[in-house]
Amino acid sequence: MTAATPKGERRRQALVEAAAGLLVDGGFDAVRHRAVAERAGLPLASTTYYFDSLDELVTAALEFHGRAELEYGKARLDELDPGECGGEAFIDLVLDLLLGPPAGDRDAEAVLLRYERLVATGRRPYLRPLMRKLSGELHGLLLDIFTRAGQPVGRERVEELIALVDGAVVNALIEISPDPRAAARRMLAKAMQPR
Amino acid sequence: MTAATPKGERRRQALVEAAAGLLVDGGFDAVRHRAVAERAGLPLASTTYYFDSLDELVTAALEFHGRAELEYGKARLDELDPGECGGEAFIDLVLDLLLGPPAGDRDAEAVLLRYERLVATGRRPYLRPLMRKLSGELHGLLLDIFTRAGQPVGRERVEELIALVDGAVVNALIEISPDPRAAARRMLAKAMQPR
DNA sequence: AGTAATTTGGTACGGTTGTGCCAGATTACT
DNA sequence: AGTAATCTGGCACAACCGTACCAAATTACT
Repeated sequence: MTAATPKGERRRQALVEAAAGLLVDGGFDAVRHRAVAERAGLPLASTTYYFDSLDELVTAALEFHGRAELEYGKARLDELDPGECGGEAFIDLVLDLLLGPPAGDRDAEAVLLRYERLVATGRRPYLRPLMRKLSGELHGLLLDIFTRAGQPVGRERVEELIALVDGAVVNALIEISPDPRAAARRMLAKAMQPR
Repeated sequence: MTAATPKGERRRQALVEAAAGLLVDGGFDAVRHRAVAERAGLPLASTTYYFDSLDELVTAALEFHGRAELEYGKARLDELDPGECGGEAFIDLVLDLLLGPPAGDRDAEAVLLRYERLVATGRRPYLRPLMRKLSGELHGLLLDIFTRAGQPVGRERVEELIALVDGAVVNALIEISPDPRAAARRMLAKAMQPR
């Protein structure tokens, strides 16, 4: 259901943000009615009042988070130095867009979460339209970045690089001390060096 | 706990196989005490008698399934025609090893499961040693296959191709009608064609 | 044959889950 | 001001879950 009063709208938004936070911290399984309510400082019933089902709440949370990430990506794009084209910094930028900003010693978990979301989409068909939309915008962003870096590439090449990064990440997850970002960086650097 | 009597050993094995079946059909979340017991035609308590915890049962199921898959891979390797080296059939073979044998109209779900397993390992550190072992054997198998096909490659190249396939799969999962195997085949064919 | 170890299976407990219910408080509208 | 719509929040329910318990049955061993 959608809120009809200003205060109601604020409450609804608080729930969405709380749900998004839980999504980032603990994955889809962490987004529960009670957990969301507690995190937002609201009663349990408010979650079922503003959202007809848990799926609806999860969708709203994913959209909120996805939008925020795209905003971050666009900001990074705007401050891109056109001189930079193939150096370490450029690779790190692409990684930031695909894996999110580095999260220090929690980085492996943060990256893991992104791929849990991706894979979980397979079991939650209702998320696919949203995921496709977000993913499409991300692809476009990457195209822009390569172009602005004076290294224009085609759509196919972008998809190939994304696949390389994603594959490197999921394969790194089974290491004893996983460092998916480092694994992805190695792959990406190797694929982008001129031959 | 480990069984000490022949009949007990048979029962324990039945539980493992039931759990593996559930794992394949519905992912980790489907492996529950009650579901396993019902599928094996055994009482609930038998699951807690032979396995100290659910994690132990999941581990046994994963190992059982992983071994079966490696057996399948080795069999495919043995019947490989040394003449075949870069054709469609060869690509399909590599895909079969990485994604399992094609499962018809249930293929997308079967493939999805493989990646749920991979990602779920991130949240279940106790599975990492086993996953590493299975993954290592699979890498070795692929090395053998490329060698036998008269197209020897290095370990790094194998890792790159695997990453490409894995990345193509996870990105295909968000399509409206996902066909991850086809997406992976496209990527693989492009990467393996001589330049 | 008889004792000990193992296995069986029904049952119960405490916890968490999504969701429905509803009397009362708050807000919007005429 | 007064009626209607909206919102609030405490509570309960039924369905799961992992796991513990334990008397009875079965099997292994001397």
